[in-house]
Amino acid sequence: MKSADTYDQIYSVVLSIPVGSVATYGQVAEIAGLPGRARQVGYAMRTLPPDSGVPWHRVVNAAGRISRRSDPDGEWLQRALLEAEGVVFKDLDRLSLKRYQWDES
DNA sequence: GCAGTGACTAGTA
DNA sequence: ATACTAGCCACTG
Repeated sequence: MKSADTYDQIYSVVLSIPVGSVATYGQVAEIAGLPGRARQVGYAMRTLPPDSGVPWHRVVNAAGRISRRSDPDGEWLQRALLEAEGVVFKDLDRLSLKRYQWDES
């Protein structure tokens, strides 16, 4: 295994999130083999090109909210994409849907 | 190589 | 409920 696959691992995990479900940065990091490195997951999303095909909008913070980014427009964009996937929001920010359980069985 | 920065999280006040 | 702090570690200058 090459260490350079770290980002690919993160992308792979995000790609495995089913439609209508969301996961937290910490959860994605843990599954990707990077426990405690939630920040790196966020950084990987940031460096992610728009045409990568990775559903980055399905990744939210531990509070179930959309994290602030350098570009404030990204917040509404993520919410719009999630709503397009069928995810419902409660108070303009809070996710009404439960996080994906990631049950491997 | 060091210092600053950050799409995070958990704890404390 | 919000605000601040500390820990975490990769990327940039």
